[in-house]
Amino acid sequence: MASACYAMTEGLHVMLVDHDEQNAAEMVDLLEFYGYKVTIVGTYSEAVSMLFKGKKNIDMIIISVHSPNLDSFKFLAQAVVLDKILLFVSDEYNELLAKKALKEGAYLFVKSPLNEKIVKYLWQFILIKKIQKDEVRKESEDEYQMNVDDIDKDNIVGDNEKLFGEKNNVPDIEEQSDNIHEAENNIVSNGECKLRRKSGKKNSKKTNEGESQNTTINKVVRRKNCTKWTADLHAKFMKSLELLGEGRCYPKQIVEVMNVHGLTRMQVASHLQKCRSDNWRSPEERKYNRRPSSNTSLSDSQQKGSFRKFGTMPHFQKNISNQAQRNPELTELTFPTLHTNSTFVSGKSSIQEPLYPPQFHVQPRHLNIGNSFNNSFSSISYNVGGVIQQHGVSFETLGSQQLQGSIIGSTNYRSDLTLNSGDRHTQNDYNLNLNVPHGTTYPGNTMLFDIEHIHGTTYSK
DNA sequence: TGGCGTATCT
DNA sequence: TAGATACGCC
Repeated sequence: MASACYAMTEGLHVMLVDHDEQNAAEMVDLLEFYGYKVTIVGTYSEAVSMLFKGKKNIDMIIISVHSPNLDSFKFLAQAVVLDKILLFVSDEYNELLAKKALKEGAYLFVKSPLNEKIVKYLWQFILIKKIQKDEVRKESEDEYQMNVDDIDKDNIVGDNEKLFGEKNNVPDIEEQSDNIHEAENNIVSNGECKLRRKSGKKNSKKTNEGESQNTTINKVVRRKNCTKWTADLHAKFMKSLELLGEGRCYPKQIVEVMNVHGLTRMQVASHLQKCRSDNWRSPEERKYNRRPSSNTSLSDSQQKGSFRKFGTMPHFQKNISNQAQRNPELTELTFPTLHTNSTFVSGKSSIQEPLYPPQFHVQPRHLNIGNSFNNSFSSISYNVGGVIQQHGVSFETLGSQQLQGSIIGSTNYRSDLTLNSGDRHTQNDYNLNLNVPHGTTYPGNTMLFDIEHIHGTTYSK
């Protein structure tokens, strides 16, 4: 019986994406039987919309695919970018498909119908992720505290109560986190923006006159450390725009999709403004290639005066073509070329050569610990992905301890653990590959698939 | 009230 | 010029 697990699944929210109502109903029954709260969504667009709105706190997404196609993998990529645990359940099974799904960031690829023996233990993925997030948060808070201590030591700003306005009084964790990442490579403090004395002209608008006399003279606004929009960071920004799509490029969404620790909505909004007003060139590119004096590269919003376009994104190829038509001179400008390794190479651009080719590569398992700026789209991550092939070898000879030992003992990132490497084509066989990052440990030292139970459990309560 | 885009500041 | 902040609008 599975009763021991119900406490763990209680309150966990699963989004089931399946356009087949009957199939979805069966899966919902199964999931609810094991205590998961389920939201059924019929289409990818609906699912994406729901995820981006963020009104429901989804712990896990199960995408039920009846004929895997580009859309399903596109949705997978979006879910991964939003840092969701995603299970790929497919009518069709083959190793290539499974590998592709895992490579794109799925945690598990299984052949439908979803097996209750797997459902029973899905909560473990969620728990692992939660623990890792808590660790990251704790780490950030610790570093934040260290920063606060440093500020106090330096006596730079003195008593916050006296010097700061209400809003700036106690910076929240997010606002402080740029300090946290000062040491990180992608966001770099240039040291010039740390403290600024505000002119007070505008600031006095929101204070009464008596206050303004004092505050405009004495108020030192602690200006945030400048965020350096490096090529990598900008590339990530552009990828996010690409994923979000036209009309959905709002700063808040971008921040979420970028998933860069410490990066704030305001910073993204500011960058977005710059990009919109500077033809979507990367900061690096702007540096090496000044904008021509003509106003041909003004953004739409600038050209159209007060007309506000919300959530707009660049039209890569189209953008150039249109502008080139308007002003052939632009075709001689240099544009950055985005490569899959997220580095920019300047080169001559032509009409045929797109500005920021809209190719994106979403690295799987992007819950970052440590240097998130460097690794958000690189390989350091802390999820567990796996393949359970339902035509493999039987589990029963391997106990959980053996599995546990293998996982903990794994020292290579994404080392594959294959259980029972015998004949994988006999009925009722399973092959479990777990992708485990270097040095990861799991709660209670276990990432537990209770294999005996999986093998032996019947679907009953 | 929060989030957006734009204007302005440093 | 880049990035942060102010501000009005929705």
